[in-house]
Parts: sequence; structure tokens; C-alpha cells
Amino acid sequence: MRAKETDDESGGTAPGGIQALDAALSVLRVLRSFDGPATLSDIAREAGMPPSKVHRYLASFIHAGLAVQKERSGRYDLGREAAELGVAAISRNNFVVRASDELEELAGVTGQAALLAVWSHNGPTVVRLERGPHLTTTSIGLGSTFPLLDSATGRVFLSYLPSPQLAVRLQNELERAASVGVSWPDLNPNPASVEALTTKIRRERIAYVDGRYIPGLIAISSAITNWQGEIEVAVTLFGTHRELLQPDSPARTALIDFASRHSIAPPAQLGKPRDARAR
Amino acid sequence: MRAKETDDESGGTAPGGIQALDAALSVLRVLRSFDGPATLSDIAREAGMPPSKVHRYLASFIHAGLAVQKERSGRYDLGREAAELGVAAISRNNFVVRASDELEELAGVTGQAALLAVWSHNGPTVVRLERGPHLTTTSIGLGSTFPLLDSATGRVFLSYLPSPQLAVRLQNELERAASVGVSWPDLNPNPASVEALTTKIRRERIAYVDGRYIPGLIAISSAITNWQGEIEVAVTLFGTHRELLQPDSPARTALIDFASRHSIAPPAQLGKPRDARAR
DNA sequence: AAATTGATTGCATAATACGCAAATAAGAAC
DNA sequence: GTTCTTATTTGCGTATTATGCAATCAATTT
Repeated sequence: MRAKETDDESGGTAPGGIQALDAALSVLRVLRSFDGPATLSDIAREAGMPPSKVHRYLASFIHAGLAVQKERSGRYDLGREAAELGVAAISRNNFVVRASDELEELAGVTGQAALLAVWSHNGPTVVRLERGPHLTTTSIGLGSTFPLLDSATGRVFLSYLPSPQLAVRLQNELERAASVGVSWPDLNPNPASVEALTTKIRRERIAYVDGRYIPGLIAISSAITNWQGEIEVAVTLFGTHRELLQPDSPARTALIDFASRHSIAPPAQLGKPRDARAR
Repeated sequence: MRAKETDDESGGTAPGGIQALDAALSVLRVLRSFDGPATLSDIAREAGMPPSKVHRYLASFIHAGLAVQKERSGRYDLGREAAELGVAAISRNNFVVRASDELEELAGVTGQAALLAVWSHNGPTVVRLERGPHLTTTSIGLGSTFPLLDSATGRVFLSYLPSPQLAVRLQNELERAASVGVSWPDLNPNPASVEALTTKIRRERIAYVDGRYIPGLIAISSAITNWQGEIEVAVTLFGTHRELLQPDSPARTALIDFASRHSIAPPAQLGKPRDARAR
């Protein structure tokens, strides 16, 4: 086996780590990058390794529950342990944990469905979902992602997240909107208009959409920010009634209050709740 | 390094896999099992490995983004990539499809007919059906729905689904039972008795009926839950032999195991209080 | 039926992961 | 401020084992 002298290639080895493990974990990342089940050959090609090597890695992943092999076709997919690892990682985020505790209450008092979303590489991602009293059966589920411009949740991240992470994604959505000819009532597909919108969202602490992303679905969203003013979580209420949008609606007030209470005010105060004790 | 001759120890190696990778993944699982950041020593002790070995694994995990090292004190925690991996696994994880793959096997080893049911607006609805070796011709088919109180499947949904969605339906069935004069051996038509029954079902992870809904038909059912502890699917075994009901019957054990394997265990922090609780 | 594609498994060998122990760093005690 | 204690990190030699190759097995197509 050859050791890498220069790690200028993508996926170099870890300093002080283990080469075999680095290689294996890169396979895991490849497996994740597929949209669904993948064949051994595809995974091996994408990872740039011989299939036999990848096959042995996958055997261990399956043993650990991180991967599964479907039926007899031999295609590989992520397994249950991968999901549990993810929820464990998410639950380490204290903002998510604390907001989750009260999300059900928020859904109850507002009479709407509620969700929490965090930023992942696919964009805003649902990590918690509380269906309201009116069981609105939507296509939204755990792990769903939203667009930046066409969703209330996406617009909140657009307004609070630093530009670099958003730039390419925003550019794509703007171009796509321009080519398809979509336009918004409150937004034109140019940077100045986007800037005006995000400023407004930050000022009002609310973003909303009125049935554009999913026809007939009304949603309002607000940001939970950390001590640096960066967004940690977006809280979103959604339903089918337009009164959600009115400036003085109880639901809107409750949402802003909820987000404020779970945010840490920019002028950091001393009584800051420390993170939970280990064990 | 010593190779395991006997894999009777917990956490044996994978057949055809890689020993180093198995060891590393067991460390990852240990890291997940903590509620928060953990020290190297703790992780090593819990994993039963020398700290130096674990340290090298963690270096690779950090390189892959699966773990992070907080501050300079050197405590380790799950990283961003772990969360990404999880949402990828969840978003492509369809509980029905996943469970369907093994439903035939479950029917085979238990010698019973098996079905999967989800909640729809008509109540518990059969979405997959596997007739057992003894082709019991019943009136159950794809799209069939069950009552809440007179079926094992219905009782599982009754025990796991939030009250609002069930309230009217439950009320109807209770009233109807009272008017017709039906009674159950394990249930009286009042809220307190229903509560006692559902508590028992959640504790034992099993609901059953003994030929009441369909005369002569014995059924046991268990819940597959998602990472919020909400029911996604009910798995039901049914046949004509009463040994299904015995606490130590192989079929019952296999059913509970099946449901557990397909459920995603919610972490402690996100554990939702099942019943109403004052804050 | 033949052929093609893809998954799995022996095998020999060289590469490397392991354990041990030294070194470094961080806290605690005084 | 200095010493003591505890915990994390890193060399190093060797035996273990991960690897590439190629054969085998299975499944699907021509």
C-alpha cells in the first residue's frame, strides 16, 4: 500500500489517524451522497477504489448497522444505525432540544402544525415536526428540505446565514426562477431585491409564504439565534388559513415570542444557561 | 493483533469485514451512547480499548467530520457529518418499504400470516399482506381497515397515536359498544379503562385480540416508531392458534424483535412526554 | 444456451495498525 | 509560583492484517 506523501488530493488522510479508516469513512460519505440505494460498482467507482475493497468495508458497515443490503439485488443503502447516529448528533444541539420541548405546546396554542429546521448541506432540513390539531397531511416529513426563496423556512435562513454558504444555492434558485419566468409578489430576481427582502425579514423577525411553494399552504417562520446572532434553528408554523399572515394574529405573536425566548440576545448576559452536564 | 476465534463476545467481528473498521465503528457507537461530550478516557474505558487506539480512531472521525473536539480540554462529541448522515438516512428511509422487505421472512419463521398497517383518514389501513404457510382465508385484504378497540392493529394505533386524531373515532366506538352491550374481557367502555389498556400495550410493546373481531382469529400487533417516538407502521401477526398469545411464544418474541429492529430509538433528550405533563 | 455483468471470496505479501511507553499538556494542590 | 497529578498525544518495532489480483459464483441479458 502506498502512503500519501502529499495530501493535496481531495480526501487526504488524517494526521495521526488511520489510513484504512479514512478510506472506509470516505466510502460512507460516498454512500450518503447517493439519493438512494447504490450498487457496489457505482460506489467503488465513485470512491475510486477496487470493488473488493469497498465490499469488505460495506460488510463491516452492515455489521454495525450503518448500512443495509436490500433484498437479493445486492444494492446498498444507509441503515438504521446511521439514522440513530444522526438524531443523536442533532440532539446534541441544545437549541434543538430546548425548542423541541415546547414545540408541541406552540402547535397547540396556535392551532397550527409546527416544525424545526436546521441548516445542512442540502439546505434547510426538518428535524422536528409537530402535526397540528387539524391533521394536515402534507408531503413534509422528517428530513425534508426546503428551497431558499419559495419557503418561509428557507427565507429565514437566507436572511440570517452568512452569504458564502448560501451563495451558490441562491444563485441557482435565482437563475432557475429567471429561466422559468417565475416572479414573486414581494421579490424580484436580483441581488438588490433579495437584500431588501432579507432586511425586512430581519427587522420583522418573520418570513412568510402564501401558498406558493406548496399550493394552498400558508407558512410563517422565525429564527432562533445563538450568542453571536447566527441562526441555529428556524421555527415554522404552517397551515391553510390566511389569518396566519396578519400582523396582529395570535399565532404570529406566539411564534415571535417563541423564537425570542429560545434565542440568546445579542448583548450576551451573564445568566447564560450553560450546556447540559455530561452523562 | 489477535484474531477472534470465537465471536461469542458482544461486538464480534463482521464476516468478511475488516477488524480495524469493526473496532472503530464500535467506538463510534460508544460515542453516540453518551448524552454529550465525553473524554477520551471515558470513551476508551467504555469501549474496552486502550486510549491510544481510540485516540487514533477519533482523529480519523474528526477528519471525516463525524466527530469534533471541543475547546482545548479535549472532549469529543459527534460532529456535523454525523447529523448529515442521519438526515440522509432518515429522508430515504421509508418504514413501509423497509419493513416490507422482511415481512415475508417474518411470516415464514413464525408460521403466521403477517401484515403492515398505516394510519389513514379511515383509520388503520392494511398496506402490505403476507399470507402464512397455512393459507387462512380471511376477509382481510389490502386496503382493509380495522376498528380501534376490536382489533390488535387498531389497539396499537390507539396506544401510540396522539389523542386528538383519535378522539372522535374512539368516542364513536365506545358509544356503539355501550349501546349494543358489547363488553371486553380486558376493557370497559370508559376512558380510565382505555388508558389502563394503552399503558399496558406500550409497556409490553404488544397488543392482542383473541377472536373477537373476527371469530376464531387470533392476532398480535406491535408498533414501528420513528425518531420522535411516533408510530409509523403497525406490524401484525394473525392466525388461528392460541399459542400466539403466550408470553414466551417464539412468534411473539419474533414480532417484538421485528418491530424494534425497524424502529428508530429516540434519544433521551428528545424523549417526548407521552402523556400530558405540566411544565 | 451462451455471454455478459456484477457481487463475493481465497491467497500471498507487503503495508500498517497495534501495544507499549515516553513525552507533552492541562489542572489541581499547596 | 511551583510541584504533583491526571489526561492526552506521539514515536517505534513488530506481528497482524488489509490489500490487489484473479478466480468463483450468481443473476440477468442476448
